[in-house]
Amino acid sequence: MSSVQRGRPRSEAARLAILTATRDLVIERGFDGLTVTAIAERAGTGVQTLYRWWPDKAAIVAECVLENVVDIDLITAPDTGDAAADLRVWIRDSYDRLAAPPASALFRALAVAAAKDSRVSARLDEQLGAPLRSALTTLLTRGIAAGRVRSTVDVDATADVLLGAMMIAIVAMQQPSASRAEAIADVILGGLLAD
Amino acid sequence: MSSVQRGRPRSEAARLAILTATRDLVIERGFDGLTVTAIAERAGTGVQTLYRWWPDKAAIVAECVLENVVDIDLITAPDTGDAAADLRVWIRDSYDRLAAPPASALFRALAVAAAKDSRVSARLDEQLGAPLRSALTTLLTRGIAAGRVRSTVDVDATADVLLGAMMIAIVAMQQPSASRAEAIADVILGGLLAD
Amino acid sequence: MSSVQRGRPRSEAARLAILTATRDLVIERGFDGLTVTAIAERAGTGVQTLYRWWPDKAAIVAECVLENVVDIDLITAPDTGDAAADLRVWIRDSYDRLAAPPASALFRALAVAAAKDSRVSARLDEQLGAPLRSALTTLLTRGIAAGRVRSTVDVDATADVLLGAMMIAIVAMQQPSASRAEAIADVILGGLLAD
Amino acid sequence: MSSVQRGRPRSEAARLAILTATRDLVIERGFDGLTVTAIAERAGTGVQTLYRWWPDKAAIVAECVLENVVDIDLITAPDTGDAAADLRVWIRDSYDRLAAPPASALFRALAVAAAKDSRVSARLDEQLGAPLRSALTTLLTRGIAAGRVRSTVDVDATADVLLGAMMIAIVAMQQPSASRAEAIADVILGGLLAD
DNA sequence: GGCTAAGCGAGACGGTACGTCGTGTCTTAGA
DNA sequence: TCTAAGACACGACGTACCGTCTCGCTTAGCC
Repeated sequence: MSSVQRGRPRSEAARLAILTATRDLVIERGFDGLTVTAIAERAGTGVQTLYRWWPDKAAIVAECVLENVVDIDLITAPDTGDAAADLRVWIRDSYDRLAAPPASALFRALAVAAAKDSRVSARLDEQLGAPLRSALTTLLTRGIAAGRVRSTVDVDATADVLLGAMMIAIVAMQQPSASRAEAIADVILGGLLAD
Repeated sequence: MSSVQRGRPRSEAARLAILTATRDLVIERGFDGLTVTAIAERAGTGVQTLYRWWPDKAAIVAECVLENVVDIDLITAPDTGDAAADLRVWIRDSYDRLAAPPASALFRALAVAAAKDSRVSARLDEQLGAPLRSALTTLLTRGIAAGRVRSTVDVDATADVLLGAMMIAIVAMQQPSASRAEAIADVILGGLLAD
Repeated sequence: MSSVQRGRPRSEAARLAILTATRDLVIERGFDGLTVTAIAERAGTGVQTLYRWWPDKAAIVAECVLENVVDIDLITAPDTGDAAADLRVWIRDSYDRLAAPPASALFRALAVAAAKDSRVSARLDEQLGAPLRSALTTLLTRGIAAGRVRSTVDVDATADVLLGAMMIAIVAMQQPSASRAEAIADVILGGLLAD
Repeated sequence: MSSVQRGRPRSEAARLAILTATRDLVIERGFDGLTVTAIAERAGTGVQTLYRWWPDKAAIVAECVLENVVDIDLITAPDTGDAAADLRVWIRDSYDRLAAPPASALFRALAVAAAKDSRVSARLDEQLGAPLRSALTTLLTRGIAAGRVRSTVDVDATADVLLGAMMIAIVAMQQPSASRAEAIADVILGGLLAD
């Protein structure tokens, strides 16, 4: 299918240097303080190398963040046998890891990029939203089978609520605390209504 | 204290034209496609008139959006006597009005502005977050009194969850549907766990 | 005819600073070592101000050189009564002043610009060639009337020969010497053929 | 002394293709519109092959032009017995062939290359200037011997005047005409002064 | 009516980032 | 060892936008 390899191959070193530089600069200065020239300088590459492989700054940030955040495979659901506890733990862990520094700074930049650029938005959904929904589906299915979770629950709506809670913490630059994580898990798990 | 009014008074017509032009342009092109020059041109004013009354572009967008979005006094909580129904209706309405076009486009721009300017962020919290929290507090207090809402509910966490759900819809540029609004209200009200 | 003056008027200071900076930089580094950014920096202006008033680097150099070179109104023909002597003096003077530093460096840059850009070439002809031809016409006409100059002489061809001799000295970066100026005047005045 | 020839031999086809492509592109687009990548593409070679055999773009242009222009052995002086006529014919011919298209475009590019690169400048003098001066010396010497040329004539000054006249035509992108060639020959041969 | 003060539309200004282009070097696979 | 292909570092280019400035003019209150 693929024709023979011709010409100098893409430099993996440059690719990594660019993503690393982007990560550091995003943490230091945020998405708007970020400059393609600054990325290239810190990465020790030319600007053109950035534009050869990514269409713009937003795409670099998207790739950088989604690689760094999602690599911490916090997405996989625990399975201790207690479906309700698994759910609570997973919600709390996801919240903690996404909403706490330094991931929060990266995620904040990604949110800005997504708000500006619908391609980033789509990619965010594919590479973060989808895995989260998938893990959540697993947990909810398991919980429903065990009779611990309401069978009428809507997975997508739940994922929105969960991701949204994180996003608010991240965008508002709240210091995430254990109690806030707990409270959010409480709300999502237990709802507002009395039994 | 304030000296007598001297010189030519501020043109209210210009002020309105600027805010209107900003709203239209934000909807057409988003925060990043927005240009101070374009605002001035469409409003039929000079650029300086913008900077005489607002510190920068973000502030104009903030004022424009918060006036347009919040003035639709969707914040006030309904009071039909049925606390649980009031809560559900209010959640659904808030979601619909903030997350659906054209408000979603305005709100998305505001989110970007807030992410890059902490003054906008503070103002967003004061003029949108606080009223929402306040209305939610009213509704929850009323619900707890009526025994329909769990007394252990955390208002701030709930507000985060609710606002976050909207934010996700806005940033992800989802087309919000009635069923999604309903599902989100379900999750927030009922939680995930079986009774 | 001209409508009322609107908006901030063009800054004459900036214009002069740009032309001065260009002149200095051309002398220092030549046409190719010249950078629009460097011009702007030394002039203390923004790059955009250059592009607002000139289409490109070549045009700036053209204006700068033609203002600096032609202002030295060496173009005016002397009139001592002795037409042949006037002609010789004028040829030698023109050669000396155009081919000697620092004018030679400016003129060399202009030659490069003209070779690259036909608009500069046209302008060079209008603003330097034409006045030279005009002065030469005066001198030749006077000389013919006095019976000192051949009546069949072609002014344009003579101007080409004269300007060309200068240009060669300039482009080849010859050190112009009095004897070379004299020799060239000899050739042009006396021709090659024996009487 | 020289070791045995090892490895793949230099491709003469590539060399010719490069020079041909350069010539065509110079005529089409001039020195500045010329791109090493474009040369390589049209020649069907890689860029590196250019840089393996020439130090830079200017050198390629120099070689290309000096091969194409000078090979047309217009330099050799005619010898019909009539020294004055020989001189006139040679001046006219030299002017025509150097200043008329397509040679003028090539020569114009060479002038630009020479202005930015002293090696090209030196090579231009060696490969074009020197032969011209040499031919001129022959003609003048012959003419002086025949009593047709003034014995006080300065060869270098004459060469400057002649080359300069061409240069002006080339740089000013004049359409050279037969009458202009004639007129220039007249000026150089006869001078301005009346007998 | 004249005077002073401030707002207004227009648009030039200094500055910064962008994304593109061209040069000359480099690193592949293959001849 | 040369070749075509093409990625690379570097750096100039010309454009876009921001927020400031300077014009002439307008609109008010006060003498």
